[in-house]
Amino acid sequence: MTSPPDVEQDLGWALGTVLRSYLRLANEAVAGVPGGPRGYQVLSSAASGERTSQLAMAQSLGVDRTVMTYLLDDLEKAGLVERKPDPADRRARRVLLTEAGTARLCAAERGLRKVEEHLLGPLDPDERHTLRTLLQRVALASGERHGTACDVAQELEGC
Amino acid sequence: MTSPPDVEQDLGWALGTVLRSYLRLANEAVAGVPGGPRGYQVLSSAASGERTSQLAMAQSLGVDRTVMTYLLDDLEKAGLVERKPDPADRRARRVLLTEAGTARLCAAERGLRKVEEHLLGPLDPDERHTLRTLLQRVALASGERHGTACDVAQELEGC
DNA sequence: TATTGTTATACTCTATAACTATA
DNA sequence: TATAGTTATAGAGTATAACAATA
Repeated sequence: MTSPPDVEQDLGWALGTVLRSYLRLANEAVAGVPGGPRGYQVLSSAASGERTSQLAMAQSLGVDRTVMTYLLDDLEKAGLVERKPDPADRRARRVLLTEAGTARLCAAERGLRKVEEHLLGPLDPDERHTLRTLLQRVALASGERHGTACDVAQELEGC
Repeated sequence: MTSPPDVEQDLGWALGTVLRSYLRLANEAVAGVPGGPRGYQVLSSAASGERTSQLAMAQSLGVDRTVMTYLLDDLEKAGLVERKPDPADRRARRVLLTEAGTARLCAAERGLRKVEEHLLGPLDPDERHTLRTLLQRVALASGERHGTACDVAQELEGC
């Protein structure tokens, strides 16, 4: 006799539940960063110094390019980022962190580290590291396979 | 020299990225279930036969009780669920799956299993099981700590 | 008085399309 | 012709409040 497939066995349920809890805490932790957790991600992405065009950042963060405009408007108004023309392509703009932006990013990172550790509280240190690593691997791989959804759709038609 | 804290090191980024990929595929896999992946979760939750009041289901699924009304309206219109008065508490309603609802749930589950395996493709079988288990443990624990957000907020003020 | 469920309203978030300036 | 970015509009999704029925 097989146990009834509970919702809690569902990967989508687990992902959604954990992300909801994370966002509830993260919103407090990054208070002061316009755009909340996503504004933080923009800062973090810009801090790398590579792929800092608005479009590249939008794609890596999974948001529409129009949303990126709004996010950057607010971050720029708050003095956390600057938009400078790219000398190599004058259509594009390079997003640079200001000094205040760097400081705010560091503060947000400290807060988020605590949130993450609190969220992963039920796991021991080894398990936390394992979860982080596995999740990151899946995330990185799924980002590289944006175009293969059709293949899966075909595969699914047989269900 | 420490490596710059990339966005991809962020747990929130990984969770969001994986969930986005999951939803993109899951929407196709559960086509035909009103409400998409969340309609499926309602069916799955109702199938357990326990905690099938609308409020209890809404809470376990992390949606507002008003949203549950809309979801059930559509599922009932499609003939997948029935709302029966709870004899023990005539304010509440028990959500029951119809025969068609059970069949649709099974079909959706088969599709979602394939989606999950495709998503976890970059991991070997042991790692897939580990990720599922760890994520589920975190999800179950975070659901039990809904009330402790304030404690964390206080803890975070020192950041 | 508190709780379950419904409805109506408003708000936020996101997606679409049209526009500019460059390439 | 195609691309980066902006703007305006509309749409989906969500939250808020008020209500009826019951505890």
